[in-house]
Amino acid sequence: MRQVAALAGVGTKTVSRVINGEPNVSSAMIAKVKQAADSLDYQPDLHAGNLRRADGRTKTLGLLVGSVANPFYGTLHRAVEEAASARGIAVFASSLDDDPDREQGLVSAFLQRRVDGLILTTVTKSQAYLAPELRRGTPLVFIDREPAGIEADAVVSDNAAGSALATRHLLEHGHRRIAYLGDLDSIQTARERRRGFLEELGRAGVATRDIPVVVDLHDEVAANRAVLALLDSTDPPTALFTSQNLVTIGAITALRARALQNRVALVGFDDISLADLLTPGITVIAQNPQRIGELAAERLLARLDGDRTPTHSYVVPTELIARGSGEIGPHA
Amino acid sequence: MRQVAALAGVGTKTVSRVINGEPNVSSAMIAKVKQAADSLDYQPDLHAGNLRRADGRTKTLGLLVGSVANPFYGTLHRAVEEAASARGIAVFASSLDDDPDREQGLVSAFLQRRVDGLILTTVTKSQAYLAPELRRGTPLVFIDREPAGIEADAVVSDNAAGSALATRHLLEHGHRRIAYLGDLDSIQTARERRRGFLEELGRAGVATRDIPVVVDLHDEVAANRAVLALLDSTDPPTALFTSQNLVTIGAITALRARALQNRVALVGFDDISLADLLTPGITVIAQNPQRIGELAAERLLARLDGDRTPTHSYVVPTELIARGSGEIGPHA
DNA sequence: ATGAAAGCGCTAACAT
DNA sequence: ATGTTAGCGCTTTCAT
Repeated sequence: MRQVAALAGVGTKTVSRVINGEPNVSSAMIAKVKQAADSLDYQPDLHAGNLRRADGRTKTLGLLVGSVANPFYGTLHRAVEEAASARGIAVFASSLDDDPDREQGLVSAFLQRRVDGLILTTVTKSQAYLAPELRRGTPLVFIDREPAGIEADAVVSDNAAGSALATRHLLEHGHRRIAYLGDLDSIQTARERRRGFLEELGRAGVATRDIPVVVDLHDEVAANRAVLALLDSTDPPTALFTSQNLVTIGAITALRARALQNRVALVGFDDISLADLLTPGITVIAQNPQRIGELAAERLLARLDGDRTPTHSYVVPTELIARGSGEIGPHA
Repeated sequence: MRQVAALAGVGTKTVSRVINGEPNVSSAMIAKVKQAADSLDYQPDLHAGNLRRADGRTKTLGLLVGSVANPFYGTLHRAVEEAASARGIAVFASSLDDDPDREQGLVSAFLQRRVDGLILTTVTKSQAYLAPELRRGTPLVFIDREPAGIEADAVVSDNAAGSALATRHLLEHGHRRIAYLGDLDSIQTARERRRGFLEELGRAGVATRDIPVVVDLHDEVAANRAVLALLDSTDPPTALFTSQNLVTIGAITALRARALQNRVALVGFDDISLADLLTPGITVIAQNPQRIGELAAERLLARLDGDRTPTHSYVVPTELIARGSGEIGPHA
């Protein structure tokens, strides 16, 4: 900046004014400074400025998700980016991989880079460690799972209601013997989905005692194995409800292995790509990652703009998409 | 930092030494400072330090891709993140959306945040605008497409060879009338893929004159329409080669609309998820986004470590995955 | 082994 | 409308 000032023959503050588009600069000055800046390929240092600037904003925000390679989070990331870039805010994105230590390390790494705010899913038991930062005024918006040990905004899917919807759908198609296949019970959203399933059965007056409920399925292979065991049992279910993407895929391959894909109904939580091109098409409870990202970004930006209303958990509705597999009857 | 120093009753430089783990500090001092830092929830400001620090590294890098919502780039992003986080480097990620202005804006935004380096796909005609930055010592690694108007490292897929491979595969299964369905001809990789296709036909002595070559298909709908037109023509192709994901999907829906999915062969460039669960399974030329990300990060880090060897374009091989659709014969 | 002073690139506050 | 001085939070250099 000093070089630009020297070349243009002006004071550094004038350069600063031109760069930041502040008022009260003559157009001759503006032209002179801009030309000098261009010829030196000058790039202002945002962080140096923020050191002294009143609001201290870095125009940067951190996003912590399960994995940036997961299309669900990719879509969410995109929505956040969209809202952020409209305000000149850049986005750091990192993957947690269900590792609580990694979560803390990444949060710390972002804070050291002075992000203006954080949008994060969380895998730690408690997020109380974030309380000091929250008090300091850094806005936090939790996504996917609600925070524990701390009060902050959250944007989550309607897990229990979505599961209930899926369950009702299968009940309405005549099923009574519906198996539940769930993810790790240590995951809050997984428990919510199971709760929605069981409560809906209760409302319908179906005894849950004999209902097969398998949990702690975290990958395709485990899901495949669990479904095969169910199908091969003496009293196999007439319908399956799978609580997560990979479990759904494992179920599909298991059904096909027994040539039952057109005889046993299947509804999966979370949409899978090309589900409509499979035979049968896979009926799912679709989440809305784009909306989650949008809302989270909107809340974060509002907080940055001074919104001091009480924290709130926003629930984004899920949607049942019927494609065939969920509409198979019990006597097919 | 001053507060920490005051609370611990030491000089600021001692705090700095403790925080950065520099040698020559007594363990009593270390304990005292750490405790003071903890009790104040002190987070060092990385950027303030970098202002004066000799190497001026922000431990931050920028990644520019087509869209973070695209699973291909999600996987690539993940690989970059993996390599970066191992060295304490955070990653900015942004989406270009084929918008050259956006590219320049994002590059500038990253540079103002003083990223240590940039990994980027590019949609501008020339990247000469990056030359000053490159001279300044900021390492640049181009991915997906090679740079123009500037000399820098690049990591790309073997587009032409992959296309040739697909073409040979179809030729070997007896096809002579193979239609090519390509993306926008303004995209370098799209042209490369078409070149590979035509050259392989040439090598096989197949006259390309009567081969249907449709380009500028950028989405599923356009691809669907183009394939339907081909199938309905007087001399329909016995095989299709689609040069991109969305085009492949458009082709699948078109084949199904005419109930020809088991009679007309199909090979797609770029893998699509669940391709193996479709009927028939979709044969593809799979790229290796993980390897591209890994290599790009590796090169960038090497440059940061002082590697001054001449720039090079690394070519990541593609792979044919046979799943059924590409093995249909011409007389099915 | 520890600390004081200067300065990184910039903006705030106050001149002029 | 423009320039000057101080200082943001840190690291460097140089003393002690």
